[in-house]
Amino acid sequence: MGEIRTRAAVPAKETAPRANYHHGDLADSLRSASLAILSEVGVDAFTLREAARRSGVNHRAVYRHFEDKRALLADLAAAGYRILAADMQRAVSERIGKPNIEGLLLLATAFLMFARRESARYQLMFGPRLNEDQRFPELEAAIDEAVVVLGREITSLRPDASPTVLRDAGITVFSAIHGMSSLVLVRRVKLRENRVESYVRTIMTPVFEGLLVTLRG
Amino acid sequence: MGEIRTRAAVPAKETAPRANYHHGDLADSLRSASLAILSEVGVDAFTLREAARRSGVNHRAVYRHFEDKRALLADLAAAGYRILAADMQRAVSERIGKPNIEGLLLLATAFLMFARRESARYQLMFGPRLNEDQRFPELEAAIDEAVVVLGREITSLRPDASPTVLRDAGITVFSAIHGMSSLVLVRRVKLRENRVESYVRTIMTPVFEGLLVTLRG
DNA sequence: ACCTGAACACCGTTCAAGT
DNA sequence: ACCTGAACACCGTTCAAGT
Repeated sequence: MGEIRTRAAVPAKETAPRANYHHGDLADSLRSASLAILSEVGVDAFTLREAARRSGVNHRAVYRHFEDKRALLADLAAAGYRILAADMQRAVSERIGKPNIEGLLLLATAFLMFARRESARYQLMFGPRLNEDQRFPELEAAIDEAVVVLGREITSLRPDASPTVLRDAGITVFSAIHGMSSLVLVRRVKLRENRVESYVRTIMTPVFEGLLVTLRG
Repeated sequence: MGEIRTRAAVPAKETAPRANYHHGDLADSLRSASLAILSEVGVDAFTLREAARRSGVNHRAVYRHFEDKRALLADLAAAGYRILAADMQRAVSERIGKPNIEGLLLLATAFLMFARRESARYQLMFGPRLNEDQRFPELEAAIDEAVVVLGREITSLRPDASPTVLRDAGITVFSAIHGMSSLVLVRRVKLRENRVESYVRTIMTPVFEGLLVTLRG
């Protein structure tokens, strides 16, 4: 795969059986190639043609699996939200029996760790408005998965609060966590791997404490 | 300006004096054309050539004023930070004599209003890492202008707090405000113009109250 | 000093095949 | 069904002029 074929005159038939077909899951190969490209050069410099090249197929083959470039990116973003939701879910399930701020801190830590680990995807998920024209319902659904995990955690703090209050609290938390992660990604804040947990605690505790007062006050 | 010139054979000389030069400030014309394009089609679809076209010059003329495409975008982003700093400064100066949460609420409101009004620029400012490789010190300086305004407001809440504590508080506030604005821009939260102020109050009050406790506790 | 023209090496996407 | 080839209308950027 990925051989460079010269333009020089070449017999019409090759001796070895040609591997024209990408035997295997081309869609998935394109996905992982795309993620690699994204983390190497960023969203702006990402190209469909390079993803195809790395998967060893003609660039037109991409269109057999994805409607267009945005569809491919939306697919990656949607998968990202699903991973994020799972990460957050796993994190909060470690605090069973302590329905307090610790759950939100675990969730926020999982969020920031995801943003760092999958920074290429994160850029996609929270950057350009991929779904502006409401294509990609699958993306919308994946976002909701993540929002639900957050919502449950907040509800656990004050199960009898009104939907409006809980919704606003969700926005407060989501804003703070996403903002924090975003600043780290843009490198306005430098942060070593082993300091993530204490960083999240320092930055987010005031937010969560304040929220608790608002919710219970 | 902006005439379409056909490729048809044409006398070497035209009768009217040719307006080859963009008499006026081409750099500035490019800036405003670029902003218009950005708000029409977004960062991803922005092209230098279109900016040149709208300014009535050959696309090569751009390079006389900006080193390359990123330099033009960085210039717009830097100007954005300066406007943002001024907006926030104007907002907080309205609360003279009340060194409390109200100042931060005014600042946050100014921030969100800027994000809505200058959404094209905002995307640039907080989106792709224009300054990753530390080109554009001018951009860095403009960012600092904005950060300083925020820092002063936080310091006023607790002037004798340690630099570390104040810095962390700054990150908390910046995270929350930027996250909130970002969610509104991506339209995860719909918000009517006349509801901005009360929205900011609802979403940010828990954060600022919590911070006050942390700072003063 | 300021701008143009032609050229290069790319893009995403469409149309019309090939196996 | 799945992939290729050639073509189209674009890009950003470079080089070498033009006035």
